[in-house]
Amino acid sequence: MERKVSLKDIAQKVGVSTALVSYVLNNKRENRVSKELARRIRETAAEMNYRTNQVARSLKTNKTYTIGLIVADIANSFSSGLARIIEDEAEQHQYTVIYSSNDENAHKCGKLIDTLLDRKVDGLIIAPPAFSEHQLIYLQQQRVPFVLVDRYFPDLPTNYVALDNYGMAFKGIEHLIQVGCRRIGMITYKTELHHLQERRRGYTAALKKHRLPVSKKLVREVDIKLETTAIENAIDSLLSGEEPVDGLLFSANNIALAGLKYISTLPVKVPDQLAIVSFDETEALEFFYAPFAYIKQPLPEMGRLATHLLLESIEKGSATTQVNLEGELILKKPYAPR
Amino acid sequence: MERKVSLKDIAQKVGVSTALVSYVLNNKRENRVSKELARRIRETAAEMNYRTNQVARSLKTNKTYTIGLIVADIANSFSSGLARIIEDEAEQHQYTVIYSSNDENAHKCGKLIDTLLDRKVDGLIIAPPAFSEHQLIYLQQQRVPFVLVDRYFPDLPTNYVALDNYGMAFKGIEHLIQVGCRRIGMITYKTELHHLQERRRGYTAALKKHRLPVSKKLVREVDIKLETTAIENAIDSLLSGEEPVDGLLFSANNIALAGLKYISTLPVKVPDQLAIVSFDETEALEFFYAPFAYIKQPLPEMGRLATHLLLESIEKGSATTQVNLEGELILKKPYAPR
DNA sequence: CTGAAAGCGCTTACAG
DNA sequence: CTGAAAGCGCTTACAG
Repeated sequence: MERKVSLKDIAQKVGVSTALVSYVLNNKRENRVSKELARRIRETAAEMNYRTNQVARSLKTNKTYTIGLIVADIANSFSSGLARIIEDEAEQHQYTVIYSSNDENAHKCGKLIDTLLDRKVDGLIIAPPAFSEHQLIYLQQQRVPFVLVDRYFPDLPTNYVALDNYGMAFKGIEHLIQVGCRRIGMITYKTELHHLQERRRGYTAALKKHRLPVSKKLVREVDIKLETTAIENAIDSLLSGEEPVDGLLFSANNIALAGLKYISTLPVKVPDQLAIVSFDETEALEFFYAPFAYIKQPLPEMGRLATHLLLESIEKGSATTQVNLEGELILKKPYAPR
Repeated sequence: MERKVSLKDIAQKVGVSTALVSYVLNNKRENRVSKELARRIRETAAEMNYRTNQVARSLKTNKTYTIGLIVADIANSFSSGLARIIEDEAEQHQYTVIYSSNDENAHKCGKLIDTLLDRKVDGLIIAPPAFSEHQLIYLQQQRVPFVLVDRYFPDLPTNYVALDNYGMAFKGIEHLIQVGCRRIGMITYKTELHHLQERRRGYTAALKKHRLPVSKKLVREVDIKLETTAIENAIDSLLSGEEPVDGLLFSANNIALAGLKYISTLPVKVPDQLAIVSFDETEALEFFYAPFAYIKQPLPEMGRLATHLLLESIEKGSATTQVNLEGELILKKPYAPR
């Protein structure tokens, strides 16, 4: 690349010290210099196409105006939707964002955190994978500002912005009950992740409230590395036997995608024989043949709030804030051929 | 944040110069120092949890190991899919990536470029919007390494990795002809973007080759800001009149999504009365009720190649490379209810 | 061969 | 009030 012009170049041309140029261009100590001189400095800087070297500034000020974003997988629409909101919000405050994907792997997440800290990001927004508590504790010890999104650990007093997972699962199940389901199953990830536990807790609580059968057999857990066949098997077994389920809750968008794909090949009729509610929205479900319901997460609010909390924490070192947002239960009508 | 330990701290503890510590930790000039001393330095660094400050290193070395990625919209699955590949590829080479979305706006793209250059990224991967030629020319003048993806400007001798848009459109149309279409329309964006012009050129050439009607009326252009109603109107008018189309090419995933959504509400039968081929794949089409075809872009290859070319350009300042990759015509069977 | 100094491009506390 | 120096944390060319 071409050598860029520096403060020194401008200073020499105008015949002042680099310090003065810095003051003028940063609009600091304006009273130190005559309007005329300030004008000449600004003019020269513009003529020479001066742009401040943020790396040098960062080294001195110990501030990079960069935030690190760690999601599960940027290629997933949930993550990339969030990333877009955060980008826009950060940009408004002159922050730039570095992203990376942890693949639901705590070890990888730790390495990403190290890399981002080496690059001196001012703070982090993280959707933490299971078993990453110690990385977060480390961040707290180092007093690195960060806020969690989507997931959090109930025992860790960290900033977070997540869904009201318990409440939304409860609402989803009550919807199924209301449309007539009496035996409701759930397919979820086999994981310690608290937000998914909460969804399960909401599922169970709603069933209990309405005195419907609660049983371990009704809840099927699949590996978070998502094996399609595991989901298909889970559906098969829930739908077979003497008492097949007539309602089903999918606890995440990837499960819903694979599940609905499979269900659409089965003879079972949605929603008459099987009513469905799923967490997260995804374009993929746009064309599913039958009506079903999903719990829409308030992504814009989640992203914006997370960014705000982070910037506040960076700039003021504010207290811990924990937010569980309400989602929306959407009743999706099919785009059916006529 | 906590004050981090610096080379100086290690140097003091061990009783050597910071220079020596730097040499040892970077495995340079290994012969300058006894194995024993090197071991002690490394040990002390580990004990003190030393991590090198990349900002300081960057200022000195004029290298950030960061690449800037500018896409149309990171929330779009095409962009985020590409972003994921690039992330992985970059990570393997110790590079980190800053992303931003240009919203198909050349002015915004220019501002993003400035921001990224101020932060001294080592190079850029850009999916350029229409009318952004001058920003690219500026990059060339500044000798900033960059490679374009997805789009490019035929008159600008830049690195790029894109699809063989002409060839794939040609192939798509020949497919429609082969399944019996005789009057084939196209819905595309109203834009100067060369890659879309190429798709149109391929469409026309295939029709001509097979002596099928070519007419301006058969091609409908909608604004790239995507108004759903514009697409619906285009479809209405192509399907109405004395000679409705029996085949249709959608030139981008967003058009296909809106188009198929609308078509699924119409009485027209896909594929018997109307056969469809679309550019790009998107999960959204997973559940469309009827068979149709789409042109799958080789995202992994595109992302990997773009990253390789960029790193090569950064490290060796290599010659200009331009690649048009072949895609794949996929015949999609519906997941139909039985 | 090796140690100590210079310098990357900024910002700002401090001396005069 | 204002100018010139120190220093952020590194790397590496250079003097001895």
